[in-house]
Amino acid sequence: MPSSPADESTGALKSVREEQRLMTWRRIVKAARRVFEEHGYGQASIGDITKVARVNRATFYLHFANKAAVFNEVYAEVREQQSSHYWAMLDEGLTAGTKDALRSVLDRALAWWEEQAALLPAIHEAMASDLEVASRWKDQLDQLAGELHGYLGQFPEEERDARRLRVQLMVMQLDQLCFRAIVQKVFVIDRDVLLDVVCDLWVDSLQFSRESGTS
Amino acid sequence: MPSSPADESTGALKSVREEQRLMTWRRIVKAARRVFEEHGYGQASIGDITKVARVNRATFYLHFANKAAVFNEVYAEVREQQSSHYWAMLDEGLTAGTKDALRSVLDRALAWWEEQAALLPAIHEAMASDLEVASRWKDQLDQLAGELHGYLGQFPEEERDARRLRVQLMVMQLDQLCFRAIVQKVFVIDRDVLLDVVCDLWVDSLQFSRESGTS
Amino acid sequence: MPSSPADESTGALKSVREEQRLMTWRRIVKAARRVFEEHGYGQASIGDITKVARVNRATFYLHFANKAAVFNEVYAEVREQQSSHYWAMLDEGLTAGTKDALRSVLDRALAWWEEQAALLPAIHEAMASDLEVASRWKDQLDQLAGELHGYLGQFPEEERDARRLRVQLMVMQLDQLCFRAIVQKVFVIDRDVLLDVVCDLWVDSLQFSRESGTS
Amino acid sequence: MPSSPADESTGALKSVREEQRLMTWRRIVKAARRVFEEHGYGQASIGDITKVARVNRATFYLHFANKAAVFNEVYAEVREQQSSHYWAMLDEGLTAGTKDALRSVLDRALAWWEEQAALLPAIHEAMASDLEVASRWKDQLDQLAGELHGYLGQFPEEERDARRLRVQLMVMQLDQLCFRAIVQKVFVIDRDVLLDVVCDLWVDSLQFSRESGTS
DNA sequence: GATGAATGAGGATTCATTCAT
DNA sequence: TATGAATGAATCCTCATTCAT
Repeated sequence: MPSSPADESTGALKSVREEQRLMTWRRIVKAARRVFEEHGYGQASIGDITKVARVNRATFYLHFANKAAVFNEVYAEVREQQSSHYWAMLDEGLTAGTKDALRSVLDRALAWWEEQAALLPAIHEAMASDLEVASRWKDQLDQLAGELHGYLGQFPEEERDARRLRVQLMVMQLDQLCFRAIVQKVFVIDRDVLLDVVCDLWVDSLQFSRESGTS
Repeated sequence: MPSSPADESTGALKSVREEQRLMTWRRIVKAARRVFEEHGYGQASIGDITKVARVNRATFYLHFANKAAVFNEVYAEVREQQSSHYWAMLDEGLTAGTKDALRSVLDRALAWWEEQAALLPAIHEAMASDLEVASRWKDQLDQLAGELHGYLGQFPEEERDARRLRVQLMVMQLDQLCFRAIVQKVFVIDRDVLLDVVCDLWVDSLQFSRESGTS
Repeated sequence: MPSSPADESTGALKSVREEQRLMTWRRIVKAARRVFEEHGYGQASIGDITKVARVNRATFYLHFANKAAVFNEVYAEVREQQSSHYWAMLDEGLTAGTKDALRSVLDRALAWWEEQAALLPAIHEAMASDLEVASRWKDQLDQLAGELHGYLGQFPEEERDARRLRVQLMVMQLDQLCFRAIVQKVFVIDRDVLLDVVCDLWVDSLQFSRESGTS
Repeated sequence: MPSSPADESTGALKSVREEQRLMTWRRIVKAARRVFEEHGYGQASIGDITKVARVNRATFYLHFANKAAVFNEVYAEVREQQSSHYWAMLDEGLTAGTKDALRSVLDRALAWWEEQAALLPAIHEAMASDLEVASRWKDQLDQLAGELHGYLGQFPEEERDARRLRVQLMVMQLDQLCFRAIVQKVFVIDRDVLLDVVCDLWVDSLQFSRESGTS
């Protein structure tokens, strides 16, 4: 039965066996990522993955139940990284209330899309066809919103829910824009222009630092 | 070679032949739609489509080159309908400048997502994995923006590009929100609340009827 | 029912209909030849032929029963031409009894393989897989042998059968050699060398002009 | 990737696995041979082969890339056998220089065509349509010629090339004759007559044991 | 006589998955 | 634990052939 390697359980070192297991597990996940980047989600086959991982087909099933399972792992790593590296300072940026602070946060965020460009088609594809994946994406959005203590604190209790929702909507919008503009390039727009426009829009939409505003 | 049935050619009546052809063509497109609704894009097979259409597999290839080709047709119909039925009054709504007018337009728009709910996963899936489809989606967004004469006329020449872009971004955002909330239901939110929030957000973002502003 | 256009029957002119029929018949045969040249025999499809002939698929069946039937027509034309243009002087050449005369006949024969190179793979393929075609090839060989009056007359009655057979074997050999050397080019040999070797071999094998011999 | 089972590798006994693999490999080749015998090359389908081999269709692809690949194997076995069993004594026969010796060699050769009759149409078909196969046939012809040390040694250095070529031409001729006469039977001729005629022809053509000659 | 449309049958591949080893 | 071998089920696509027009 496939099991995530996160059964550190006792803490002691089961050493050899356990370690070997973890190694092949990682090989597979790493290979899977490469395959998803190259073929997207639907077109990626388990055969592709095991071929890249230089692992036997049957070995795959020892670690994962199916394609969706590996994808979860790959996607989890991406989300983890996105949260910790790129959105970490969102609250600060929003709280600061200056356009510059915001722009710097958004600039950082853009970098993420640029880096992950290769994998994003697979993610969006999976998010469209697999509710499980879409759910997990929503979870991340909720988690993100849950960390906006500084920003939300500025607003009266009763407004906070709406504010939180707005931020989520803006992030969602940014995600789409980046996907179409940076990854797929069907939305043709210069990076700086994109940043400007989005920045201005966030300022108007989130009305942060009410007094300073846009004007 | 598969050809769209729009070869009215002479205008006269090749009647019988032409009509029969058109009939099976429609059967296939209709069946394809049902299959895409049920299985999504990637999981839909041509066999499924011909089975539902009660047509021979080879007949399919007489009318369409492949799955992508039928999907284009299905998607074209959807866009056509979306443009003409739902977004037709967007310019008026934005130009009117009142929150009520906007809300009524958005309400109408929401109806579209509700009606097309079944097909949307397939569309989003295709949009994620097929650049061709993504391009056509962008075209529609451009066309939409190209009809905002009333609204854009309110702004000085030099601001219009940015304004147009903003509208597009808001539509894109709405599209995502509806997909996650209405279609996939991973974004749990009451229809009225959704409408309220989006409406307010558009008011702030599009700053229409500059004097009335946010109130 | 498909019928060869050779029903000249009454001799009078059935004019229009008959002529149209002949025209499409020729279109098809011509197209078929091109297709056989390009794809060989087995890989050629009726669809290919009608596409090249710019004729409807069903029309094909009005003229020919199947692929084999058109091929026969094409092959018949080729044999006709081969007999009349290239082997016509074989008897003279053999009768003359000089190496030069022989060489000139063989040189002419070689030209045939060079000209028909494109079609030959299809012919050899058909000859290997279709007994009917192989039979017709043998018929031609017999006809060829049947015209060697001058050459065979040199030999006493009782030797003639064996002599005739020998000529057929040498022609068969030449056919193979040319196919492998000129058409397929797997038998690498210079044209002149080929001619020399074959010529010498015929001289020894056919022992023509018994007195002059090999020298 | 399909690989010939000739990976003896370590030499030790991977026994079980290796043996099983070899077994199914043989089943397939054997079945393929039967199918090629029955349907020829072009008409043989992989489905036919796997049905006869009582093996899953996918299993076939585990061992061979496509129809051409199995055919190569079948053909290789045939050539192997032809070389070792039937042509092995050609040099001796030619060197001996007596008609009897030659006849005995040719008699043996004939046996090969008689035994392989069933498979030969497929081989000739493949040789006509597949340059790869034709090449391999030529290789065999070259190998054959390369072993005529005794016979060629009789001739002065400068004549040897031409002599070698002559032998190849005669073998080629024999191959054709046997195919048409023994396999296809479109060339109707009694076995003994055939042998006599060919034998005499070889004597004249190869002029072995120069002094004794034909007379 | 010629055609457009439709069909049934079959062929090549590929995949996810499961054993015995 | 990892693997080689095998499988059943699909999928796409093409072809020869036949009608109604």
